[in-house]
Amino acid sequence: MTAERIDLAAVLEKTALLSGLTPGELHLLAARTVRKRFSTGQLLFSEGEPCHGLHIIASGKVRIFKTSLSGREQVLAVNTPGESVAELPVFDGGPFPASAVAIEDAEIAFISRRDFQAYCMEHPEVALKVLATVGGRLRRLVGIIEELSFTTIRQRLITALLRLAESEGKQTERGIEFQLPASHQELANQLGTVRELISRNLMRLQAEGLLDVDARQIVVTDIKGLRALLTATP
Amino acid sequence: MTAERIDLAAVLEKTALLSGLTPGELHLLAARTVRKRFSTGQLLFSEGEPCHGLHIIASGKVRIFKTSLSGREQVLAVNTPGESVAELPVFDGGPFPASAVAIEDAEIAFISRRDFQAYCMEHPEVALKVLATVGGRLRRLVGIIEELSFTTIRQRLITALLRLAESEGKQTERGIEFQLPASHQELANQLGTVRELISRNLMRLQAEGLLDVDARQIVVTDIKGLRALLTATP
DNA sequence: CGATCGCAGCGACTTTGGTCACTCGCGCAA
DNA sequence: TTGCGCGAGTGACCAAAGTCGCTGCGATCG
Repeated sequence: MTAERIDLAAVLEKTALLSGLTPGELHLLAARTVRKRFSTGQLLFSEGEPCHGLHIIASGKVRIFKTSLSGREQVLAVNTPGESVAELPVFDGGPFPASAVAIEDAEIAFISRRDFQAYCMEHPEVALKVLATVGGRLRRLVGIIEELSFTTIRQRLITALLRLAESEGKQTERGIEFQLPASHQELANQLGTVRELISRNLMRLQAEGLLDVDARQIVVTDIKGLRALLTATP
Repeated sequence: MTAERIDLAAVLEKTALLSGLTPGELHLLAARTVRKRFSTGQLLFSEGEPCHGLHIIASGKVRIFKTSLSGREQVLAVNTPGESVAELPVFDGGPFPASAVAIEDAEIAFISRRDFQAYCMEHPEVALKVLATVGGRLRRLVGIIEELSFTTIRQRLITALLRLAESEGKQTERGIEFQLPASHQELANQLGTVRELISRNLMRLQAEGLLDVDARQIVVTDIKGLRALLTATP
């Protein structure tokens, strides 16, 4: 039990939201924290449910998404350890605006609304940190809106590929190599489209000689050409 | 000069962000406030600029929007007196994520970042109010994302018409009458599309006998049928 | 009074996105 | 080994969105 508490304090310490607090303060907060476990595929909460507290990811990954009546999905964010989820309904008192699901087995530190609000009243600097965090979230949402309303799926895919090439790619003699981090279906959800279009557009890029596709293995052979497609308006 | 200060305090009092403060506190804040005037069409700020403070609308209307390279526009919000603009870059220190323009002559109360942040540190409850406000903004953005990725322009137009019918419509013997609040171009921007599609879809709805269009004058003759189109998936 | 300008209507066309329906290949368990 | 399920590739087809180019109307300004 004690071990668990200490562990939690370690997690809390690493969250951007709470960085800069003294160990004493962290323990105070950790004492009010409940640990929850979710296995892959399990829902943390669903859109429309009332929100009872703040979730902080200790381990695993969580996808935040909206679902349409027809079953289509739009991913709003994928959050990783140290990040918090659903900061805002904690404060405005409304229901969750989207659903959350664990896409890897996840441990979540949960702090009730009351406790966290009270804590913010006592520690205004935490409230400001929360504001900064929410700010980042808002920027990402605006980015999604920008993508959805100004770009084609082809461009979104290229952007995603470039991002992956930068973060995970390895330079080899054939070009920059990396693996797609998820199935085409998952990638499609994140780009707000369907599996087939991912397939087709990858094929098209391959036909244009910009990259080689072998199942999930991607080799970018002409990264400049790829970048050029983003600025031009073809 | 004094008159101006008092006037500002009155404005501040009405903003959701600051409601519940004592008159003394309001005057303190008003003393640190700069008043700015913008005429119709004038930019308050542009996307990417650094943010120096909080804008509170005293009068007029302000449109927040993103622009694409090709000149398309996507409206993120239209704000009216008593609302604040760009709360979040004030706190996360980043640049404005979007541009703002006055769509009616507007008076803006401006509070510098430093002053407002300091004020929030002293008055944590204001920080919580800001969080609640930002929460509302975030919800609206999620709503826009939902619209953009799940609905057709036709459905978005119908939603917009129903909203207008409810808020501004007058029941007459012909049906519910109201005027479009802006040009087709402006409406198109808000729905994330182009003028022609507004035109076409209005025509189509008229052909289907759900409403009558005469330039900007709209008469909804079959509001039930209109609503039905939203739930069905044609 | 005509010239000009901004807004709107509208038809023809292209592009993009999405659906359907299939096939293939791989891995795994019965 | 066989059968099954799942992810992936793909072609045919369709609907929605967007583009282009023109017409026409009404207000405003020389």
